[in-house]
This record gives sequence, C-alpha cells and structure tokens, in this order.
Amino acid sequence: MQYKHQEIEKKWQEYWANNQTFKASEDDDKPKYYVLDMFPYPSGAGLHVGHPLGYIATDIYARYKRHKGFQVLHPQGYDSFGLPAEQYAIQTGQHPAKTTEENIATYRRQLDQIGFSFDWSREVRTSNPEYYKWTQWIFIQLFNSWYNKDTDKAEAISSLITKFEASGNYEVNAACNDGVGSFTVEDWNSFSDDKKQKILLQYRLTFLSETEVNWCPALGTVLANDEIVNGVSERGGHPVIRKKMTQWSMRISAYAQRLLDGLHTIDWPQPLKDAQTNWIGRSQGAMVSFKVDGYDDNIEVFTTRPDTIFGVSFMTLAPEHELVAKITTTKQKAAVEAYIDATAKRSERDRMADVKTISGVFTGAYAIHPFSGEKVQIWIGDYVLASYGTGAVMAVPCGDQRDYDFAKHFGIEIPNIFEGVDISDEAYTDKEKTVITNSDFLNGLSYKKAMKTVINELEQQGIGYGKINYRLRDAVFSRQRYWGEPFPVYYVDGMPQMISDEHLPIVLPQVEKYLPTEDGRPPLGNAEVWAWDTRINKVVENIKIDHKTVFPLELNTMPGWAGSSQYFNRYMDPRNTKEIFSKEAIEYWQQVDLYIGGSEHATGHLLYARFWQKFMFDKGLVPVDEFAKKLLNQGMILGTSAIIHRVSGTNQYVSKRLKENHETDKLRVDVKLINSSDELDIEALKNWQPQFSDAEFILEDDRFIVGREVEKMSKRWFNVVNPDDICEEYGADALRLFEMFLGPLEQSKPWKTSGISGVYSFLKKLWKLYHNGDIFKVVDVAPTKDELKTLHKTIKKVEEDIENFSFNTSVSTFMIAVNELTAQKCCKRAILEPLLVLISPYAPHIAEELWEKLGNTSSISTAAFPVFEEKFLVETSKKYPISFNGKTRFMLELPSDMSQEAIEKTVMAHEKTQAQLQGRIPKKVIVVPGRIVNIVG
RNA sequence: GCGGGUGUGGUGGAAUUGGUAGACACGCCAGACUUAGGAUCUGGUGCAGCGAUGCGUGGGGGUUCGAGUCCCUUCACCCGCACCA
Repeated sequence: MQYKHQEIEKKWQEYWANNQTFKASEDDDKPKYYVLDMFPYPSGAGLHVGHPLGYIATDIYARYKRHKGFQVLHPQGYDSFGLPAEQYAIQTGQHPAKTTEENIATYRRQLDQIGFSFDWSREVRTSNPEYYKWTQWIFIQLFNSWYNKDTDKAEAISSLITKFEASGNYEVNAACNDGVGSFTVEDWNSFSDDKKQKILLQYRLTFLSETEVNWCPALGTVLANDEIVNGVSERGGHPVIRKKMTQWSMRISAYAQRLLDGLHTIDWPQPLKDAQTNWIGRSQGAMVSFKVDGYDDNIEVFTTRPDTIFGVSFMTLAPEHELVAKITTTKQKAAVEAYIDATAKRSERDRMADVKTISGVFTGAYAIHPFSGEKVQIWIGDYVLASYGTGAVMAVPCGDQRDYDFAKHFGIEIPNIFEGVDISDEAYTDKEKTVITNSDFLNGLSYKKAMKTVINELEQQGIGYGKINYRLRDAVFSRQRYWGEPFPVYYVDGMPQMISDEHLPIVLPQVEKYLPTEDGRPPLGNAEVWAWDTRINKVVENIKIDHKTVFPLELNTMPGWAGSSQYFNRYMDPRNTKEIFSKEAIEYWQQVDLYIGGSEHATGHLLYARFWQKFMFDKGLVPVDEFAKKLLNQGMILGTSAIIHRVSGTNQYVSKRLKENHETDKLRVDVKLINSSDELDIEALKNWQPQFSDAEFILEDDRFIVGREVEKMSKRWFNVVNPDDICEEYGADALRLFEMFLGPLEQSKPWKTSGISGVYSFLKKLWKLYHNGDIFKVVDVAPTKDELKTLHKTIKKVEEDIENFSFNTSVSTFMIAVNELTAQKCCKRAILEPLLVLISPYAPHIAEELWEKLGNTSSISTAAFPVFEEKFLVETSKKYPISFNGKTRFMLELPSDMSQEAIEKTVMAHEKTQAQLQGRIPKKVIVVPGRIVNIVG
C-alpha cells in the first residue's frame, strides 16, 4: 500500500475541523500553556514558504505540550487594517474590507493545508468592529488616566482632579507635557472648564499635541521616513516638508523605566532586549541652564558629561530651536535663515545618516558660562535634533568627537581640561581614566567625583540639577488614513470628547474616495455621515452639525500597532461582548508562554504591546505586567534567485559559463522556470514576459544554465516558493519536516526545494515500516533489546530537542530511528506505536493515519508522550578511541566497567599501540573512563 | 559612527561539561532492477596523494595530554538604528 499524502492529509484536516480537535477551554484541571505566533498581515500575495516557518515551530511545540498533558491555547487571526489594502482601494476603488476579506480567505486556505492545530473558533481580525470596539475602549481608558510618578503607576484622571482641588499642582509628581505651569487651588478653581480640560489634556496618557511630520503636499499625506528618498517622496518624487500637525500621542515615555526594568524578568533573546534598551536610551547626567548674553532667556541643555563643563567653548542649537530667531544678530540673520531653510528640506533620517558633512552657522549671539562667566558662541547645526532632549547642546570639543570635529571645522577654540592628555588629533572620551584640570573647583577630580561635585554645585546655585534622560519619545498615534480604527472622539469647540463605552464601537464610515480631501483633511473628511449626535448617541449626517448637540468626529484613524497591542489578551476570550475579556479567562491563561516571530518587531510592536500591558496591569485588568514570558525570533528564509545574463544592449542571453566572453547585464527571472540542475526552460521564459518572446539564447552543451544568488525571499526578486505547490507534490508533512530540517530556527537560511526529496523519502520509509506490500504488518510481539534501545534514545533526544527548540536535529533523529528500525526489520507495536507519538508534532497527518490503522479510535493529538527509560540504554562495553598525541589512530572495544588502571594496561599491551610507538616510551597516558585514551610521547 | 549576529566539505547543517570533526540530508560517482526514470535499492564521497601519510572548523597567536568549543588578536559578510549630546 502506497503512501498517498494528498488523501491522508485531506482526510485528517477535515477530521480536525469537524471534531474541533484543537479547541481550547478554560474549565479543566490541566496546567495551561499559551503558544502564540506574531499576528500576520494578510497581504494580497499570499504565503510563501518563509512565512510558515515560525508557525510550524509553534505548532510542533503546541502539539508537544498537548501530548505532555497541557491545556494548550494556540490561536490565530489577522492584523487586517493596513496600508496595502488602502493603496489598492485608492487604485481600484474597491473597498478595503472586500479585498481584505479575499486575502484572508487565501491565507486561511493556505494555513489549513499545512495542518496547523490552531483553535480557529477564537480567530480575531483587527478590522472587525467587534474587535476594534475594544481597541477604542482601551484608548478611552488611556485618555482617562494619568501617570503618578509617586505611586509609579497609571491612575484615574479623577484622582488628579482631586489633587488639583486640594492643593493645585504643587504636590503633583506626574509624567506630563513640558511647560505645564504651576497653579494653586485658587487658580484651579478660578479656571474655566475649557482651561481645566486643556490642563488635564497635558497629563492624560493619550493626548493631543503638535508633532512634526513629513508632509507631502502633492500627495496630501504624511510619509514615513522610509517612504522618503533624497528628500522627495518615493512614490512620484514630490517634495516633502517638515510640518507641525496636531495629533494624538501616547505617553509611552512615562513607562520608560518600567519598560527597561521589565526586560530583566522576561526570557527574550538578548539582541532584542539590547535593541529595546538602546531605543529607550536611558542616560544619566544633568540639566544646565546657560544665560543668553543681553537677553533674559536661558538655554537649557542636557548633558551626560557635566564634569566637563569647563571645557565648553561653544553651544549648538537645533535650527528649529525657539530662541534662534530671537537671538540671531542682524549681521548673521541672512546666513542663519538660509541654513534653517536648507535644514527644513532635509528629513530627519537624512540629517542623521550624514555623519561626514559638518555644517552649521554662527548666530552672532553669546551665552554666559554658568561658572566661569565667560562668553561662549552660540551656533546652530543640524546634527542637533529638536526632538531629542532640549534641542540644544553644550559643546565640549576636547571631550566629544563630534563637538571636536565641529570646532576644528569652524576654527573654534578647543580648551583642554584633561590632565596629561594630548588632544591635538582627537577628543578624549575615556571616562574611567579622566582626571579633570583647568576647571576651577573640579581640578584633580575623577569623572565620578567631578560628576557628583558639579551636580551638587549646580543645584546649590539653582542653575541646574541632576537628571535621568530617556531618548524614548512619546508615540504619535494619529494616522491620516482610511483603513484603520476610528477614534471614539468628537470635538466641542476644539476640545476632544470621549464617546461613552456603551456606544462603542464607532464604526468606520463609508467614503467615496480613499484619498485625503482636496483641502488636505484625512480621508475620513470625505465621509458624509460622520458627526456625533449627543442626544441620541449615534453617528449622524455631517449636515446636522450645529456645534450644540451634534459635533464633528475625529478624522484621523489609529496606527497599525493599535490593534496588535492587545490581541494576545483578547484571544483568551474573543467573543465576549460585555468585557474586553472575562476575569476567569485572564486568570486562567495569564500571559503568553511562548511567542515566536520576526526580530523586525523589536522596537515597534513589542515595545508598544509591553507598554499597553503595563497600563492594563496598573488598571487591574491583567494579572501580570509582561504579556509574553518567553520569546523567540525565527530567522529569515532566503530565496535562491535565478539570474540570466543578457548581452548588453541586445535581446540576446548567454548561458552562465559562457558569459565571460561578453559584456552582460544581470536579470532576475522567475525561479519556477528553472529545474533542479539550474537549467532554464526557454519556452516557458518566452511566455513569461513579452520582452523574452523574440529573445535569442546562446547555449552551452545544448542547455541554458542560469546563475543562482541567495537573497531575501521576495516577490520582487521572483524567487518566492509557494507552499501550495510543495503541499501538492510532497505534502504538508514533508513541508513541515523540511522547513525544520533546514537548520536552527533562529538562523536565516536559504531555501532549495530540491532538498525536500530527503524528508519525502523519509516519510515513505516510515510508511513502509508499518506495511509489507499492501498489508499492514504491525504485530504484538515483544521487542528486542536493540529495538527498545533505538526507541528510547529517540525519545530522549527528541524530548531534549523540543525543549531546546532545536527542531532541525530531531528530524535527523527520526531519520536515524527509521533507518535503524528498518535494518532491524522491526514491526512490533510496542516500538512503532510510541514512535508515532514522537513524530506526530512534526508530521501530524501521517501519524494520525498510522495511529488509526493501529486500531486507535481517538486522535493521536491526545495521546501521552512516551516516557524515556534509562535502563534500555545501558551499555556493557564502550568503543574507546585510542589516540597518540591527540590524534586518534584506532578504536578498541572495552567493558564499560573496566577500571582506569586496567584500561591503561590493556591498551599499552595492545599490538597496535606497540606498532604506533615503535619502541618509544610514552611520557604520559591519559585515560578518561567512558571517553578516550590519549598516549603522549 | 553605534548596536547585534554569522563564519565548519560542492550545498543545508551536526558535534552534551574541552574528548573519534563532518551525524542526518542534498548533490555527485559507481552498480543493481527496469522499455524508461526526476521511481526504488546497494556501495562510495572533507582536501592532497598510487600509497604510507600529511593537511583540515575565516586568518594569526595562546592555554591544554587534547580546542570547532576557552583566552587574545585580526579579517570578511549579514541585519538593525532615532548622530542621543
């Protein structure tokens, strides 16, 4: 009887669906385990073989945990809001909901055919109103909260109002906007409601603020840094300018320290933790205030090296700094303005990428050194960013290379304040060896002592203070897009008002066009029914807006990361219409135990999700403040692109080894046109794209050979391999085994379909082990010692491998086991039945089929994992490698229990030893019982 | 510039506390069975050499009886980044 993967796989996929085999529940006594994949975006291109890599790994782990007696939650869903669907809608006029629906159907079909053990009854989609209702709900919770630094947690905004009513804001220690002035109780009570709301807005965890964005007037939209190339938009090449816009922001900076501290409590990859640590960027230093000569204004700077304050020889402001216009002298005005204009045209990324060019302009103004009283020049330079710190730097050229280069370039003085150090070539940045000199009261001090002393002095004199700074910025939460979550917000006299929880969800309105409006409002500005009626609490036509009872709704939508910041909790109770999730569900599932996905999410999704989780923890909604206990990054699967060589300037193509005779250009062609010997199907190529229909080909040995190059698997390089084709030809079990067999999960590795025949023939050998021709041949006969040994060493190895996420080595282990059992002609149930359970997480369909043939009536997924027993592996003898000066010369089999002395005696007496020594007397004989013998000399 | 990662046969990769380098596969070579083979089976396959043997885990140095593994140094490639004051 033949192994027919198509029949078997279809049969069991239907069985699992019909029996809801993998449905998770909360109501039993088993320990729980929650395995999650990072949320997929259902793109129109469907899956390629790189996508399921992580899903296969989690599926193996989930199935293994079920065998180990756990109640496993292994859900899947779609991060279905996003830009590609919107772009497609702009081009074709089709509603993004429709194309998203179609894409999801494709994804689902592809996922199903790989045999994943997902609990599909819990599927969520971020673009579904029943789901985004809760995204909106969390937004409202954030709006109604402030961060109390004294209790170090988020609290209800009502507690802040209580404090204001008791003692103004003097006693309040909050994370809030810069520049919130002080006020007393009397002040507070005298404020208008409107003013009170404005003040409160500066404390809320989500708040409106002016943010600089990359605005493209021609496209009428805001662009991300990577959508801008050389200062113009990637699409269309239109100019882009920096523009201030009022947008919603999230006060993630309030959580900076807790986000850092939490990293020590979670089992995540160190590189990922490093990325987050750098992103949060904690630095310890001081705020120092410099007076501007001739003005009442001060320039505030943050510095990590206040110990070098006597080395300051100039200051640099960001060109956008608010004081620039005021303090620039008439003489310098033209130069400064020209520089500011030039800077405005550069994107932030441009400014940062360009390390080589040193540019800046003197403002003509001077600051007063707070200690020495000397005048220092004030410059502007685009290497200082307005968005970081105070947008101003005290420049210490002798201690900072960038300041040093700037000073050298513009001929500014470089005073040396380090003892015994030569700074004629470069700045001196070694903190540990620093001894300060030429610095008044800091002379002779080390870095550490000088830091303490100077901060003390700054605080004494009231011109500065010690401060911990984070580079983490508050996250902009508004997008000028259509296909995202609408905000549950309407505006009364320009002040945002939240819609009450009970009226959620606020459903995305219909629009005629998905582009921004002609006057530059976001796409929702096109909606005709997008106003809030406060009498009936419903969305009504815009024409009813009277600013008395009917008000305009927010036109922005939420960003992509909104929906993915809470989905892992929603999976615990996805159909709940009353709460985001029930207390029982969250108490049972707690948090994700294993989360697998790509490392590209390190500082986006994974940081925002941790932030929301901590907020929800503060609100008492979740029992733990980290959502994922363990996380793994799967590596990328690389494609093997096919390269053909075109003779330059012609439509003639030359086979790989003949290309040296010509001047050629490289062209990528679809890998589907190439066979396993790198030979091109010329006829197929001619039909592939019209440009090849009349092409000529120069062959070698009657064949056309292509070059191969390994690079990222992507539709754009025509090197994608579709899992549908693999499942059709080799089956899902072969695909699953092969993806794991490629190499360690976390490494990136090239895909070569030709290798799949190895795992496919393994499956056929496995099948044959249970069959003799057409007869199923498994019998109930006691197994031999050798058979038991094979089984138990396999159990041991596979269990260790799964626990260590070393899935590639367990595939080899299965191959070895099947090879050995085939050689032993094993057909004993006591061996072949447990073997199936070992294999079933990896190749579940064939395992189910053979399991059923063995007479079992329930799914193998519920079978217990076989228990390893050491006794079957006990050896009576050991083959020792006998080495001379570290090089193995021959093997010698000796009893396992032989003593060290006896081993030495036996080995030395052996004729081969004598032959190796040729009469020499060894200096030393090393015997490691159970391991090795090494004869030295 | 900063941060992180990876270097082992023709290819993907294996190697537990330092203890037989190259498991398991792909590919290749030879053979068997076949009308045929992109099926199946058997054997071989790190490199050089007829061989004895020598050389081999990016390069150089070190520790050790013994190093892919530990230490120092150096090179190459890949990924991420918000010049972070």
